[in-house]
Amino acid sequence: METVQTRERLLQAAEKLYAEQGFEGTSLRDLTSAADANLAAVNYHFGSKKSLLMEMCRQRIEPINTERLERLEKARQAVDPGAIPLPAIFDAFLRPLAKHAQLDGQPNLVFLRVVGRLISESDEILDEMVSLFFQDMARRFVEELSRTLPELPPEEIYWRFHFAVSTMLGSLAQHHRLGRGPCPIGNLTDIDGMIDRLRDFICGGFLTPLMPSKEARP
Amino acid sequence: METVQTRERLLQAAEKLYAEQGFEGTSLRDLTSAADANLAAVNYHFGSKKSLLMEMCRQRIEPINTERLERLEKARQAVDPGAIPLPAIFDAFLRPLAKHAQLDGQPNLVFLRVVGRLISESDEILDEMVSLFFQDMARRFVEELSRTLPELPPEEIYWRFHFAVSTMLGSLAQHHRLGRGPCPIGNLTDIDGMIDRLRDFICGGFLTPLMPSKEARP
DNA sequence: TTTTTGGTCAAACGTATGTTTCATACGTCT
DNA sequence: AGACGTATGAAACATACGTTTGACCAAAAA
Repeated sequence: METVQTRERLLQAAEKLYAEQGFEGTSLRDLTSAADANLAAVNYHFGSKKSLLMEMCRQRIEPINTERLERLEKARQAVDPGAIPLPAIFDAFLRPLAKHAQLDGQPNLVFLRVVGRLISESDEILDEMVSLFFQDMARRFVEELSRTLPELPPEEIYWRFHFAVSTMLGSLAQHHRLGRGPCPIGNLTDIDGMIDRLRDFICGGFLTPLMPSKEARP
Repeated sequence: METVQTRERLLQAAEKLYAEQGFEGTSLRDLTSAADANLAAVNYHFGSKKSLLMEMCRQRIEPINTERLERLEKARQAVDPGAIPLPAIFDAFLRPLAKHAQLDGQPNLVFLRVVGRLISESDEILDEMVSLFFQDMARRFVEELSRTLPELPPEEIYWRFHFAVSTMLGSLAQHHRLGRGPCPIGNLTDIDGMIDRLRDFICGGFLTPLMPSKEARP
């Protein structure tokens, strides 16, 4: 049996620990212990702690984004030059998360938590990630959303897409908290079921009627 | 002119800096410099860095929660023993954020960002906050949601409330990012306008039809 | 065999952190 | 005036952090 390379073990440990404790909350000493590696290994293989994070995210996000765009393209061709149904757009956006949210072949949300965590840590890092991994793909989705909902002004599309992304990230980051407290939720590992619910919620939000909204504010 | 007490200056500086840099990203030296106070002042007045955070959040959150419950109670009495309209429930939940999101009398989202940031920092702290400031109030809202949407199974109510809270926190935490990138959004300081949009989006999500959802998954 | 290369290791470096200490000043009460 | 509780000040403390160093080792290249 081949021994897993140190580099790979570091990536795996990083994913697990960043999900549990956040980026800044995980020290290189924690990380290298968990990976059965020497403290210097991170800087040797990746150059810095931050580069390890970026590489780990890149390996996860790029396949997800590729599949997102493939699904969106397929949906486009199925209706061209018409409009893609809203649920299909968000299915393309959300479903790849489920497919790639795995650890050791098992459904696992740890990576999604990493992303959720990054939302509030170092703006500097997140800015870099947004422009590297998110911006171009998001533009394509906004384009299709505008075509599907031509009666919505662009600014309204942006707002709702912002809400949709926030819902996705926020609920994924807090998913582990769902079972606790007064809210018994059944199967937390049924990721596809969760994606179904998430997609339906977001579609509902997107289809909410455009209100004058000014007069009825209590 | 009265000199503001050190304790108050620390609370104000904490709110500002935690919003900008997060809790763990703000050192006591940053904080006490910004507050024109001695390094030892935080531990003298609050006991620890964490206690300062808790006290700052308490001062902000408690008035918000009080007003939330007042508004919900008023809405209840207006329809008793009927069901409160969904938008009124979420207006009670969201509108107080706008009223109390102020700094120096000006509309300001910094505190909301603090909460958003805490989502992904130290689980330990957030657990404490949830049970101190959130759990009881959330239960009341879930109760009214169930009464307004009796056809939705409880588990579905929990899921959607989870999504709703995630949308609120996620979009507030990332609000400052809205103007950037390819999505020009107009007035970022119109907090009431944002709350309107947020409420409408969440109501739309909550009212989404209950799907069998199993067969149509691509 | 000798040299080189890629990788691991223990140890140290420099810095930053939250917290504590102790001396000092200021006000209030006896 | 003197004693006392409250607050501030400069400095030190004890860790913890990311990073760097230089020795060591094994296998491939010369």
